[in-house]
Amino acid sequence: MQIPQLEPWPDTAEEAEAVQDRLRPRVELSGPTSFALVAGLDVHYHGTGSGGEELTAAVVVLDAATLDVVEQVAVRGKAAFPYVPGLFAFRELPALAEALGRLTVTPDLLVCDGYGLAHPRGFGLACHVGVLTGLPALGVGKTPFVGAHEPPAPERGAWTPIVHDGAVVGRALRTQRGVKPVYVSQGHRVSLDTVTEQVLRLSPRYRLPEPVRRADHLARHPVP
DNA sequence: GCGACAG
DNA sequence: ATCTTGTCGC
Repeated sequence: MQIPQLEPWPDTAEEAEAVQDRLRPRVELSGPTSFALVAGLDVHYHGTGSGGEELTAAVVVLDAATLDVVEQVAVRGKAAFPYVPGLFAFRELPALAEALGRLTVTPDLLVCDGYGLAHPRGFGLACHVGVLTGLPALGVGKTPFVGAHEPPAPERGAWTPIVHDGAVVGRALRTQRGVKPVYVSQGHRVSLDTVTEQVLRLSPRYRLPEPVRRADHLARHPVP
């Protein structure tokens, strides 16, 4: 698929935050409610410990109806920014963009490993990827980040709102009975209800949605 | 002011 | 994210 040119990459936290603030108004909070092709995005780090620079970015496209793999791409690269909570996207975006660019099909929804609107400046990785590609995107986090929430009921499908600065920015969603919830939020061109519905539908068996699990596996075990 | 802080 | 064994459960 075709992806827009990445702008000059920020060198400092101040520049990165300015980019987020400038792109933030481009986020759209409504859009399609069904999707034929769904892509999972993930990055695996390998190299120098906590200062690890080497990474592998993976994108796996699934048929949303059957959850069969349609196409997968893995690319090696380097982290493009130091790890700073809230500026996470600047680490992996270049590598993810290159992987997306090598796809021969265009996904209808991007499922990102991280947050979207539930972010200190309301512009997490899922928003950033969505705005850059113009595609609907959502974020799935494994641990709480910003905001407050109550634990959802133990049954699959139960959820509670995540409230930050007086606004609902996401949901803690139970994808499997008795298993820790995941934290979902809008990225781009999707409603929060659609985000919830899609993540639940894409997680028939495990805690994390199938596209993200597939991408995680590919990033860890690329086929040379 | 201090601590906490997606991956 | 990663460093790491065994253990419990399906």
